[in-house]
Amino acid sequence: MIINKERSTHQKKIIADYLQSVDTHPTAKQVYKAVKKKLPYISLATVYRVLKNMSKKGDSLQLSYKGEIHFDARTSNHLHFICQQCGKIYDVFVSTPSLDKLESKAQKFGKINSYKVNLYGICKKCLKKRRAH
Amino acid sequence: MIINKERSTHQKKIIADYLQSVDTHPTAKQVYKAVKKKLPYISLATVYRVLKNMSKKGDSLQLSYKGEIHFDARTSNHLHFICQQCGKIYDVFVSTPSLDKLESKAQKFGKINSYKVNLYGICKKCLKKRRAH
DNA sequence: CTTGCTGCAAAGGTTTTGCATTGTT
DNA sequence: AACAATGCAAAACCTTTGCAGCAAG
Repeated sequence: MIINKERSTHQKKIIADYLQSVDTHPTAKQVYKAVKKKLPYISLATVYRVLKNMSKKGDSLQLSYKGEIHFDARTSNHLHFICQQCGKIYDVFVSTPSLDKLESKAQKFGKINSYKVNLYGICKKCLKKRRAH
Repeated sequence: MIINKERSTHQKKIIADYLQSVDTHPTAKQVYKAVKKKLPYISLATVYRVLKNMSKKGDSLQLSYKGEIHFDARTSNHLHFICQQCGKIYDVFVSTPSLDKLESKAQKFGKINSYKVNLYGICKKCLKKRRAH
């Protein structure tokens, strides 16, 4: 039996901290850009590897929009509001007792592990821009 | 003022027909493969262009999973069950009166156009395979 | 020391785009 | 005849991977 011991590195720490600090959900490239301010020599490959590992361990969620993967370090079940104009993804915290009913109804398809609710629209910032125009 | 008149082509028709006929949600590549049986000389670029146009017009939805875009020609609000093993996406039609409440709660973020509920798990087929193994 | 992790560059995959040609209208 | 749509190939993306060197334990 082989046991891989994970090592704590500067890069991992800064990426995790960054994900915790933001309330939108950046793509790997956005994380890369942000983290580079603190670690100028970090590589994009490392960002991808760290994010992937976080997802595997359950420390982060991957959510997809328009073919790009976004990362979300909050693992509790919550909703997302996705702006169709600027692409930003916001967290929405509301209680969802009714969703448990959905789960039971959809069980005929297989075993359900989790669910995700996305709301699509135009965020306030983009609405303002439109009005200004 | 320039008005672009859309033309109806063989390619568009066959792609639309195909999307209507399936109940999972294929990627562009999968559409390409299927449509090629009827139109052997169609190009992948055309498939991408047609699918993109359909989305723009609202005739189709784009949903993303693991960095790939899947297409769904049903525009009514319904749920998706996504198999985390084989990647197939199934439609789930259940009434969701409770979701309307969510919409109103999330309106502080902006104007909401639509919502999407995804259930993640393992589909029956894959469950069977696992048991057999 | 050992070996997991990183940076770099190259490779792999999906999606988009430029352009000559085709086919609707 | 106009010009939107196509096919082809190249380009532009995003993401993964191989490998030598670095650094955490």
